[in-house]
Amino acid sequence: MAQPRAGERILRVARDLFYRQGIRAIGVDEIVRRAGVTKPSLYRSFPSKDELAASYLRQYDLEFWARFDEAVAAHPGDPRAQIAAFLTRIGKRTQKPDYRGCGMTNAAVEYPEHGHPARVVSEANKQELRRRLRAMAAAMGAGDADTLGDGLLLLIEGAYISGQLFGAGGPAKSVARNADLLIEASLKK
Amino acid sequence: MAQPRAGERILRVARDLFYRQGIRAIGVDEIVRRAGVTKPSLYRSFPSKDELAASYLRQYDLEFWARFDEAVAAHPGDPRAQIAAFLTRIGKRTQKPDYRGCGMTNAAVEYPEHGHPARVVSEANKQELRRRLRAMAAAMGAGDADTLGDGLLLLIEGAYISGQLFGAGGPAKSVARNADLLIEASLKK
DNA sequence: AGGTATACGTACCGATCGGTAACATTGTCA
DNA sequence: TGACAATGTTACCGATCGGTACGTATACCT
Repeated sequence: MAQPRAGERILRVARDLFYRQGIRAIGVDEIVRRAGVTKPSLYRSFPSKDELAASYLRQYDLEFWARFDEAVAAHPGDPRAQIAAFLTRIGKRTQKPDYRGCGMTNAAVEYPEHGHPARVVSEANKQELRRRLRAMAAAMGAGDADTLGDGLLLLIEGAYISGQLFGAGGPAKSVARNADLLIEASLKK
Repeated sequence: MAQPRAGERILRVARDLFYRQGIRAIGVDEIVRRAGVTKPSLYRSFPSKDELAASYLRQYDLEFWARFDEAVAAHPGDPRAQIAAFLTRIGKRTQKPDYRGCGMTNAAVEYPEHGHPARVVSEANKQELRRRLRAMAAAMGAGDADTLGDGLLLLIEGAYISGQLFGAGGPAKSVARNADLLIEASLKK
């Protein structure tokens, strides 16, 4: 095969379709059709559609932390600037025309059932994000670091959702500004 | 019929199933089965499943504003206390074991397609919520009322999502506290 | 060249999807 | 009683769902 391996093509196409239209909205037939492969190829690389969705999210997880760590690395030792950099970027992304929020968050909404493969990946990602935000809040010297960390998480999740609800010009564009105000207020006390 | 009208029973069951498990996850067969009616009855009361979903959300919209206005009415002329009351209640609800967030928000995530009947209702609700939050922020005398109103919306949406992602003990329980900090910071300048 | 393992395609499975046609039954009210 | 509207019943539609049995082609190694 000159083409990349079937499994990789499938994951690439699935990632795109799942993110843009939702996991439940996309059938395996459409995935294999757009990937130019056949269904048995999908089921040789992935044990089920649910596991394919989980694989999509695991890849999403990697890319998410790459973006996060990029913002962190840009401002060594300055957690407040790290947060600002990360949120500024999120704020910009939410203003793009076909922004669809966070694949992790969306998957958790689509699969409320506890223990679903996709949801497991999503929950783990969010738990880790919460942990890191709280740690950064503590590093900033916040009086109540856990509350500030959680507040930042709420703003971030709100930006993900509002971004896809309101489109360009929506409330998500102010996420960095609001986060900064919240940080300022939390450091003062 | 001794029972309430078929259409009402269907809507009641659909509302429960759609909210808890998601709209795409529930088939019309399950709705009519749980409602103790038959499929033709559903399609005599509702032109399609999508319209049934929209009806569910229109009812949700009514109940949402009832809760909102209740918090408003409890503190006449004091928008800051109104917000606090509303958010305190949201924060409590998110800590309940099988909390599933906001039906409006979830529907918008499930149906990204622009113009879908369910999404239309959801978007209208969120636009109005944004309008009112900004108005309340202005009434508080915030320097940048639109930014504060949007910040409150981000916190609220974040609470809806985090509530169903993290369950009890999650970040959503701090939504009222963080909103108050944000308001405080926004009034100072 | 031949063997072998791996990858792929054709064709199909039963179940469920949203939705409907045709007709029987019921309660209400004139 | 008779007409009407609402609900019930049964059976069905084509399309799509996730998933698989089974035969074929290709690449590599000896």
